[in-house]
Amino acid sequence: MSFDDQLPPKIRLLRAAAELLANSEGSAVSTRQITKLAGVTAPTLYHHFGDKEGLFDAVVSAGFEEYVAGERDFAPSGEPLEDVRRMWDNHVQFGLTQPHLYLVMFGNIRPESRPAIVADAEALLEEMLNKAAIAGQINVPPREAARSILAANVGVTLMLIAEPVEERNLELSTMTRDSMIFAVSTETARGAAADDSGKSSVVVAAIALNAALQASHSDQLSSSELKLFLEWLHRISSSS
Amino acid sequence: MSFDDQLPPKIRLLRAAAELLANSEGSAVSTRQITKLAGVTAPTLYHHFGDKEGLFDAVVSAGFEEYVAGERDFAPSGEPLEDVRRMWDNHVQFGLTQPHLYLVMFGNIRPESRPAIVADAEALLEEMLNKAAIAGQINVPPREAARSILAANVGVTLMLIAEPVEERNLELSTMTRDSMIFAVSTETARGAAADDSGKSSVVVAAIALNAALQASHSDQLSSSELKLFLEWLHRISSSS
DNA sequence: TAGCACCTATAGCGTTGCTATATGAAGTGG
DNA sequence: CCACTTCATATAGCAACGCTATAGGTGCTA
Repeated sequence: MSFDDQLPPKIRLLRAAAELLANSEGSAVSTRQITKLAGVTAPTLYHHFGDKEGLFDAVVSAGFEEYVAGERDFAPSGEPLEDVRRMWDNHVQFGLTQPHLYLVMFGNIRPESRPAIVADAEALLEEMLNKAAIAGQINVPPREAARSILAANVGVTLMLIAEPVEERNLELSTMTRDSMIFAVSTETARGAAADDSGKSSVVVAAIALNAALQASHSDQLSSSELKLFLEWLHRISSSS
Repeated sequence: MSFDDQLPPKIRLLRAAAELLANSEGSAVSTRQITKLAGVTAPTLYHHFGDKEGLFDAVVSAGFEEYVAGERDFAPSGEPLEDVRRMWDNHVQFGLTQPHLYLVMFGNIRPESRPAIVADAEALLEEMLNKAAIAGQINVPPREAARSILAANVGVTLMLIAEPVEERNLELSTMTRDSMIFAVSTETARGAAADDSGKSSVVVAAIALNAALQASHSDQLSSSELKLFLEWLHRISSSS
């Protein structure tokens, strides 16, 4: 019944919930199962976690630490987009090795209530994409790119989880991954910024933007705005 | 209470379930609600549909007809990939206008049991992509392309459903859609992009500069200047 | 020792999906 | 016309669910 009588109930609840979530094959996990395995009664659960979802969120946070650790642990390769690729793979891997945990984290969709985890995963991706943006490697704002890539990543992972194990084809993942990354990347040498992507900085980007703006009159700013904008740009680009 | 006393109970149950699914805002739909609205008692439901999921499946079959009708109805434009684009949009639209029905169809993920609907939707997409393949417009086998695109499509739709209505940004959809379609297509849209490479490089440079500025707090501009500068930058970088 | 905050248990509420059993209606063969 | 089966619906209730009002126990500080 109760396992680990030494530990405080809060932790026993967390472990029991995690264990049941990991081992439950398909069927749902009830609070009674959890409290019984933890050797605790119902009110204890609600005292510590508010409600069932609160407990699951807490379990997920722990699982998410693991997930994030996987996302962060590998040393940055210096190639941000390569790192994004690895984050994608890590995401899928996490979903396939811990499908039930993953489903609680990402699969528990209801209208107008998105899992707290999604925002975190999005932030992680955005952070990495920001590096790519600084290096002039993407042609979309990092936030939008992150949202888009994450949506596809989740979609692929859910698809793979839903498939029978023997039919799972990871090529679905790699293909979709590369499609998404390629689509937001400047990889195929489009602009000046992409040329000196290696040594990018505020200055390089400013110079590139300066050149690009003067080459093609953007109609996003009025002429007076543009004048001031260019002056600031000049100030920034001549700062080194 | 009971609505439509004339019709046979089986149909009343279907209609009641469909109506409740469509109107229930967030919360789950219980068999008691359904049977009450249908003016029928519980055993009737189980006699006709086996269990709750059987009833939902039946409702979904009907909803799916509607969905498929939407997918098929527009005349082929002669541009298969354009049709794929419309199928994507139709898919998202269906998900957003009937979120609960959609969640029953696509969101009810459990390990190794995929909703029957997914296979049908995949087949529909594949059919269209096959036309594109015949026209030499894609560089990936239609089946794999369909799976990949559908996964992203579902992921995006689930993301959008999970977001608060006022925050929903359909650009997430169009962006992901175009990324996926472009990635499988042989169309050299990148070359086409090079035509207005001036604007395009402005956007790239602006995105890079934006990211770089926020990463390294440049002291070349005062905070008020920087604020305005960033706003202009945003305006430029979010111009299509 | 008194008081207080924190933690846990007893017991039970209301709701859920589902069913054992019985009743009514409709057709069929003698 | 009457049994007899078959189908469809209702009565009543079970076990499990998430959750909670209330109270008792525990350890700390005054």
